[in-house]
Amino acid sequence: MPPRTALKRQVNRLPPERRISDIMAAAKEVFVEKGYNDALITDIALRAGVVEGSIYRFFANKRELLVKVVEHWFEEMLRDDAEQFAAVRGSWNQIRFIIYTHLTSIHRDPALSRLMFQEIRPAPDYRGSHLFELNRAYTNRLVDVVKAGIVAGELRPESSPNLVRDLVFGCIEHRTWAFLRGEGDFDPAEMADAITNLVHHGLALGSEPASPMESVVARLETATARLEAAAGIAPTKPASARPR
Amino acid sequence: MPPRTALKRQVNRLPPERRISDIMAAAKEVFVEKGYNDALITDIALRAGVVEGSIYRFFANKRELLVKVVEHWFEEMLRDDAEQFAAVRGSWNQIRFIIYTHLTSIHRDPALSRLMFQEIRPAPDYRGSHLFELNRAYTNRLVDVVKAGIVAGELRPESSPNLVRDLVFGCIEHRTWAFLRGEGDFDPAEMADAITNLVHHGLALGSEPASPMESVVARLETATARLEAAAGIAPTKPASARPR
DNA sequence: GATAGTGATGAATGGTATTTATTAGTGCTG
DNA sequence: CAGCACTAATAAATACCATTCATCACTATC
Repeated sequence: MPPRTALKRQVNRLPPERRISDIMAAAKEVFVEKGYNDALITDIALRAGVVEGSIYRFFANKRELLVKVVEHWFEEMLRDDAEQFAAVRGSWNQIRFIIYTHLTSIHRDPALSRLMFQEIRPAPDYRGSHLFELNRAYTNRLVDVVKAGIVAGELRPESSPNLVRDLVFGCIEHRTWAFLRGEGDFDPAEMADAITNLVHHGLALGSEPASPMESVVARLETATARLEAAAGIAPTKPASARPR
Repeated sequence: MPPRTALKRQVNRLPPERRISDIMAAAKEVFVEKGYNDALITDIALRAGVVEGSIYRFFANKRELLVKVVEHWFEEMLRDDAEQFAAVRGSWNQIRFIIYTHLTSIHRDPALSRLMFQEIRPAPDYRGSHLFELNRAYTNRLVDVVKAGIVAGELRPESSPNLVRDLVFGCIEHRTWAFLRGEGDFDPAEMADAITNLVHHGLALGSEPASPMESVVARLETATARLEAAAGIAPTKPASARPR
């Protein structure tokens, strides 16, 4: 006589929102632990307390599940960052803040960052996806800062804000790949300072090394005009080559 | 009576090098057309004129085949670049050359570049692989240029050569992702100029777009001294502030 | 307390990398 | 040059998963 529980299948009904959030929580765990390819639907189902088939009631396929998980994480992150950012003043500080918070996200959630970089962004339908829009909003803060900095006369007007965006986010990614592969660690604050300084020096209109030169020029141009007039001589011809 | 050819299986023996290069050529084609995941061993075998099982005689698995294909491409590329690079002089030109050739490779072989960025580099065993060494050699040329530039007094001594490397290669990748996804096109020469200028301004102690300035200064300093002496007047005092 | 509607199940399906048992050339040896 | 051993090459078998589907069990409604 076989036990009834073995014959009768257990069914556990729950409101859809709950089911969805259970599945997403389980999926997040598994994706983080195993990466996209090695994550098994079976495993996700097990942890969510459902059976494989049930996942397909809420998500079209494994990839959509991944996208939803990453979207959720990203939205949360954006919410947290946005309010703090509003308080920061000055282009250097704002750039530094954006770099720092981005580095902090990567440092806190390396696996999710990786999924974003490796699985989501390269997909052919990425442009046109919600995550693309979210990410655009995220990175556009930097573009806006640069534009504002140019208008305010703090940053070089020739610098392309979009290129600066790629410079900053690309640099961050490139520099954190080793960490994302699980090799070693990094200090977000320290790295943020280094990157900000390097980038900012490429942007600064009147800071460190350019400004002394400019004031020298201003002084010399004035003096020359004054003296050439006073002496009544012809203007000095351009220097043929930089001496050295 | 069944025809004998249908019963007897065809076997075509070839020297191993030939087989290997046939398989690698076929694999390259398929990986480029379909990407890693959608590339089928069956398809590769078909195009190479062998049967699936034969591929496993020469390559441990699909991933090793991918790695070998990308390695081959990368080595070829390195050989081509190296000789040209040796002829370039001056840090701005050298940086520009490195950026330009890298952009050109991406522009010429987007699919292979993508495989490198998306499939190879994120792998946990990447560090320690031959491709890692090749890539290090490739990017180290930039590091060396920056170091040399600092020693020669052309570049700011505070700038970290390694950070500059990440800035440059990261920027290039970030900016070319849309192209790698098949969206639109870009002009390597134009982009190389833009990136080089942006980066170099963050590095330049006193060259390129700064260089006109330097020659002006040289001319003015000379003229001033000459004129002030001739006119017998006191040296002009430093400009108080930049007019604007 | 029957019944329609639907959430949930778990077994089946299909596709694909990888393994393996078998076969067909090839070159060596006596 | 016939037999033999060796190995390249084959094709079928295996294993592993995402995805689908026929069926079942709960719930609300009458």
